[in-house]
Amino acid sequence: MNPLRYQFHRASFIFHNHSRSPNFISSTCVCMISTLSVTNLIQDHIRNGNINDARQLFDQNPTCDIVTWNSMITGYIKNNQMQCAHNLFDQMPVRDVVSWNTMMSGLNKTKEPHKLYQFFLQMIRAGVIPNQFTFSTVISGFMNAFDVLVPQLHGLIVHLGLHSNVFVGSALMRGYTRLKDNEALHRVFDDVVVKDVSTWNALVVGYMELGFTVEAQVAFDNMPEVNIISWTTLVNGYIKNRKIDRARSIFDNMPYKNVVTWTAMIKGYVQYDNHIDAIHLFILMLKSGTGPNHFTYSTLLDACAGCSTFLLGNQLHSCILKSGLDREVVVSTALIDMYMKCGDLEAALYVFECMETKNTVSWNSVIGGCARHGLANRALCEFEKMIESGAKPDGVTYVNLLSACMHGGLVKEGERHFNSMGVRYGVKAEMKHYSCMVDLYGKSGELEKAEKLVKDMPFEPDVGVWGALLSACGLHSRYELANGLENLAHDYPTIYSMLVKLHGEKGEWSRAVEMRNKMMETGARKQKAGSRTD
DNA sequence: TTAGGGTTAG
Repeated sequence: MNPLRYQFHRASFIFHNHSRSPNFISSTCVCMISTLSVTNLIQDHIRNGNINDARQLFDQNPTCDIVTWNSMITGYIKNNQMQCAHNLFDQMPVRDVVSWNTMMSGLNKTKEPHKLYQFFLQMIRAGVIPNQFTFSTVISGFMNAFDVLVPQLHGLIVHLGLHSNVFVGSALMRGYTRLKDNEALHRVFDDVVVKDVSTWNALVVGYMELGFTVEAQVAFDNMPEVNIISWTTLVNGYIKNRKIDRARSIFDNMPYKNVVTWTAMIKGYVQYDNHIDAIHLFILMLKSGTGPNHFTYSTLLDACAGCSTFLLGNQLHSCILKSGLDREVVVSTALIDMYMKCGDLEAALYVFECMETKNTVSWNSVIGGCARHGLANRALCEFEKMIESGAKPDGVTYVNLLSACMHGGLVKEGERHFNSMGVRYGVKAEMKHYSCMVDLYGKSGELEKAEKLVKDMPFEPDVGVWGALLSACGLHSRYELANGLENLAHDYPTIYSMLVKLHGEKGEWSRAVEMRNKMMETGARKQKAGSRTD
């Protein structure tokens, strides 16, 4: 701690523990007035975004009170300087509930649920009583990582009498939605005494997420007031529940629309592979005078990738460059994916090279694109560069990498990466990774290794894994192994289809017909052909 | 001095 600041706090301590003479009180009043004006000045600097000026004033005034300390921390958080906020928090001689809440709101903003959890525990251990601000921040920050704590926090909230707070209520409703607890969702809604539009929106979101579209619509119809977020929530809810026509009908009849609403509806079409309607709607959006943002462009590029419309994708690229939105990592990544899927590898790699900041998803797009274009060694090379850049690989990186090895017949490389993914990077091998490895072994003729891997898998293989093994049997005429898989076909009727093909290839027509009949008995149908299976 | 809703890429 700054020595001057330390001396002030020591003096302050002595003052509070001794009898106060009139002169001392009078000088303290002057001190308080000046502290107040310094606090106001510091807060003004923060409001105006002058964090350095605020800090300078703060350092020059060792008499700053806890409100000023908290304001400085808020300033750093608003300025995205979490480390500075943390340093100041550590230096505080005394911390109150606001100090803790402010730090936790910063950790919520930077999406660090584990650190947030540690802060919350430390705060409780320090004997600080959480308030309504604490719970609304903590519940929101725990989302996804510690959903299981929601009912426990709810208990604490009721104990402290904070359950009727409108912010706490909204946070709890979202927590219970995550936990798929419809009853608790409604109970919390009822507990909020003075509901606002956000409370009602949280109810509509909750019902929609849980699949109760009728209840969501009733809630929407009963809302005392609706805003554009309520409308967008409703449209989005119907999209998530696969009621795209209903969503469109509401969308068309909305009293007002903005870029978020348009993007949500466009995304709805893309989500269900209706790329043409998505593009038509985008044109209507432009005609309406609403300008696209980076969310819209990413969605549209996904539509272009979905139906391989290189021309439109290329035109969108020009618009993106004009708007300066190419600096958005999501937009650039969507561009890479679009070019890769439209067959222009060069353009994809060029966009990638131009990117100032790359994240795991961007690297995955390039590695996956190279793999799909048959450039196995390039994919492996990009992976090495990814590691050198400090980006952390995830499950998708390894699916792409193993798939590159599979296309290139690189068994040794595939084995090396498969064996090191958990140890080196903490990426747990999932079904899709086993599926890739079985495919890799299978296509390379190493059926024994493929079979052993399937037997040693830590979970039950799915139809993808069995399918990979079976197709390898066909490729390398290993009929005895394929026949051994027949007993699995009852659970995975697709296997019958593969066995029909296999026996047909071998000329065993009676067995082929037998498999076909069994397939018909199970009601299995041949999958409709298509370039996308997701 | 501290808190909450709708749209994005692999």
